[in-house]
Amino acid sequence: MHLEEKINSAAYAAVETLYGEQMPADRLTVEPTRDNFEGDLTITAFKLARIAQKAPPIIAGELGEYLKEHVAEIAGYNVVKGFLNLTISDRYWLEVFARMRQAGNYGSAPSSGEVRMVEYASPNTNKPLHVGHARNIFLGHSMARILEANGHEVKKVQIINDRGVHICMSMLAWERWGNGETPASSGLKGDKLVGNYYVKFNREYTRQTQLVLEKFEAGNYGRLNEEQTTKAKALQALIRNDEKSAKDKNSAAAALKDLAKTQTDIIGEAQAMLRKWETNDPEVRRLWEMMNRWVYEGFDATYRAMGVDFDTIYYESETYLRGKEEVLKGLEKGVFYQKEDRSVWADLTEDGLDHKLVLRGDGTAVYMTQDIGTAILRFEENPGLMQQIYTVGNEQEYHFKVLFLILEKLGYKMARNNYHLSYGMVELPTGKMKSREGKVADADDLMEEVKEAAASITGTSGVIDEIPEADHEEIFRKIGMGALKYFLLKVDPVKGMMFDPAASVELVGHTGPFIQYSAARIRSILRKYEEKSELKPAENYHGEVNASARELIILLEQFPAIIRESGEKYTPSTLANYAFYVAKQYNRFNNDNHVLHAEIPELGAFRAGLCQLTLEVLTKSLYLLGIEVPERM
RNA sequence: GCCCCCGUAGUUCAAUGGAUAGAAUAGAAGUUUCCUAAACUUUAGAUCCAGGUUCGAUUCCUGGCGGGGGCACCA
Repeated sequence: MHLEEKINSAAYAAVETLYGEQMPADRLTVEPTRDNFEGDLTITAFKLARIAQKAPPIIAGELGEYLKEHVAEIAGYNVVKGFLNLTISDRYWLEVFARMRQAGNYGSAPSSGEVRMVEYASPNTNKPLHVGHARNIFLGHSMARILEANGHEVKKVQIINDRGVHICMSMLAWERWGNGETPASSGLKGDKLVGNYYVKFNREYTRQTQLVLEKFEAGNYGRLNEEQTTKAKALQALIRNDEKSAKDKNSAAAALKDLAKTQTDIIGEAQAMLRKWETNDPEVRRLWEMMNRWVYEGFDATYRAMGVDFDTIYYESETYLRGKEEVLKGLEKGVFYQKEDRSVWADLTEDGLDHKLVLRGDGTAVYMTQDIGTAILRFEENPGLMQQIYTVGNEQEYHFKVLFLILEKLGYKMARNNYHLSYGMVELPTGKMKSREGKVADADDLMEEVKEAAASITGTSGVIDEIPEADHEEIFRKIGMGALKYFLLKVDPVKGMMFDPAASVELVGHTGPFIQYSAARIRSILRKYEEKSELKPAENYHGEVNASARELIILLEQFPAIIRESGEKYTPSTLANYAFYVAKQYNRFNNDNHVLHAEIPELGAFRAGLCQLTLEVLTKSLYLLGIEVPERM
């Protein structure tokens, strides 16, 4: 039994004995004492004031006296206002320490027998990966590992958005301006090459849109039908009306621009290409397969560099038809309804949501259609799957709320457990990223930059000279990735974040490399300890535990709870911050507790044991964040 | 217009309703005859505003203000 529980039940008994009253089960809490107060554990007595009919400080004193007598581990106590601070005996902390060391796989929970799925990455195939994807990928990958540590069996998946008009944009541009360029001929990574054509397409698209807008301005509405023309004129009037707010004007301008876009030749050609794709036109399909293959090869290289992988990859081109089937089945069952124009809708007004289109009037799939198909396929393919976790940006919150509800209505009760691991946008100091304009922090470039930063800093330290040249590259990579991953994972996912490239390659302060460095130093100490010492780590020590060692032990004891919390809240950031506190506390301990020059051998052994345990916790924490620890750095 | 999320030191981030709101960085001042100074120590600096609930509110509720996002037969 944990000491907290033991103290808790003793406190209940105390209240009954002292005040003759039973109290509700959740009335008392035993928590770690704040740093700046003396003591290890704290009970708040304010809540007992009514029951005891006394002032909180008096209650705290009486409670403290009782607990000190009845709980052997309590060595003393002090009272500040209504707070009862308990000091726990060194012997107890040494027992805790021994227990942690003996636990196999310390921190992890036993198997839950549950299967969960985490989806992440899920890029479009027409643009290279940027820092926003990096946040997504690191989050999902880390979450998968954290759930595993919580005892679940985890399947890592991604869905690749490989069909639709946006793919045709790159294809069309390549056909028109590519001159047969290939990754081999140009030396470009496949995803970069395809991305270039997406940018080229959009450049032309923007140009043509501008021309259409100019025609609108001149009163020439071209192919617009009567309804559209009326709408366009109304928007133009609104934009010219000086009584309207700037915000209204901007949105009117955006609406007019959208209208103009539909009138460009180039988008018409892209849509024609999509129709050919849907009817399996061999030439279009060949081009599509070739360009997609280039992209996949490029993505795979990026994933390898990131150190992430997947158990299963789904392609929308293979699941969207399944989605259509499911929608039609749902229509038969009465889950959906059909409008006159044959479009199919879900009525979610009973659940406080809106009406939602699930199939177009012409029978083609929308985003929702595909997601329904994919989700159902996954439940079928994975018997026992009890949860699907989608790592997707927070702009999709409404979409997933609707998706989960629809799945439930279709009879997939497990969808109730589904979770949208939503995260805020990554912003650059220079402003928003726009992939259509090619203004992004490219993921491959970033990884290269952090590696170079790691190399230049590490190169100046003396340690690197003792390491064989051949291993340098690998060490720089680990450090660079540690910096980048930690930078993106330490922030609570729900928050939008500022990505400052200069800060992300920083190796000091609240960073991944700081933690890695602490671990590397422990390794170095332990190597030397094992050479020199006759005692095994932690052997035969029963003496005092000084303040910095005690605080370290208390922190390490929280590890299993932190893993649990991180999993329950779906936030690697909790774990990331914890790892930093551990490293920080270790460094304090390290500063005034010598291992190799200890006062007596047993004390050295104790400290070496504490080093070992700290290393274990740090290494595992970083592992759960997807970060590796170099042997030396 | 309706809906969702976020507002904490100069900046980037923390804080199950608890005590004197933590870090990092930038600023000031220190610590290497001793295990990796990518470290450690000291110092200065913040809860958007107004109400409410509570013994106690950064946290919960209401209303403002500021920032982001969503309300498509786009994905």
